[in-house]
Amino acid sequence: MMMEEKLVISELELGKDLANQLMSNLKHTSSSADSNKTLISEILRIYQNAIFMLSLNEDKNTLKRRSPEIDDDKDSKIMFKKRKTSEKKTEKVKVFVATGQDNGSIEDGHCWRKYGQKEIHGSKNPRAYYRCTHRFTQNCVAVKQVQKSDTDPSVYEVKYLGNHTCNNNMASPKATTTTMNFSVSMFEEERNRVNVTERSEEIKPKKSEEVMINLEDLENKKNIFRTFSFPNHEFNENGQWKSNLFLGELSPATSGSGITSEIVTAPASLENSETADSYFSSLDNIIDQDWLWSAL
DNA sequence: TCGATTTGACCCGT
DNA sequence: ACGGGTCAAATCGA
Repeated sequence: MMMEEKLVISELELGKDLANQLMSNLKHTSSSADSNKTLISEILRIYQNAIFMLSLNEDKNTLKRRSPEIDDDKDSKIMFKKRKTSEKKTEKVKVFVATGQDNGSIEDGHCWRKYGQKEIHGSKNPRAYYRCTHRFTQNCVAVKQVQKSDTDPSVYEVKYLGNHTCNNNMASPKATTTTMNFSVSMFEEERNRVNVTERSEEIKPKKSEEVMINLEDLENKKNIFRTFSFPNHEFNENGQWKSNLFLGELSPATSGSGITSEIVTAPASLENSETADSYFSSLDNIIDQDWLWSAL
């Protein structure tokens, strides 16, 4: 294992410990909000570091692109047109898992159009390929891949590649509910599958909702993002949440550039999201600190 | 009728 | 040669 990978694992382990500590705090309502915010900030910093290390590592392995289209018709069959090889900017892959619908069309606030499906060697279930509906109208390069988990049919693994550059996000749901379900996964898909399975037993899928806080530095091409998971918690009037669970999963967000805060529903119906929104905008304030970006 | 999905072939990296 | 990603004609369905 490379040194960088060890460092990243070390950072992530630390983040996990802090998340557990935060969960413990949340179980005891006596702990102060400031203490919780400090923990959140620390967790963010740790993940920031880990992602930064990985992005450095990624830069070493520059992605190879497909070569530009060449017009040679020498051996192409007449019945098929030449394949267009568009330049694609594929950024770091984001992976998260979702539960619920059988068709795998996980609602994430964007319009997707399926353009392919493939049987994957070694997998029982095929992988479906989706691109943003606004790919041609707005040159949006966002792409996602959805594959049903082999181990748990109720779990879908979703990979996001590229970022949405379109302006056609579906309207944020009217929220009100307080049940939130959020997952993060960057490098531990297997573990996440387990976590989601466990969570799906504890939380009614119909009420699940994903809240994503996403930070990305596109200019630096680091595609850095932050996400949090606050499953099964409730927000009170002060914008603090009352939580009984914190599963400590990660889930990459689906879109956006720069700093974004986004609510995406998996099968959910919400009313009254103001408290949640205000909470997360306060989180943005925490996140949007100079120290956070100083490492970049 | 037209947009979305399906599906087999093509392209490319390993 | 093989596997994964994408294309695009055919098909579906609202």
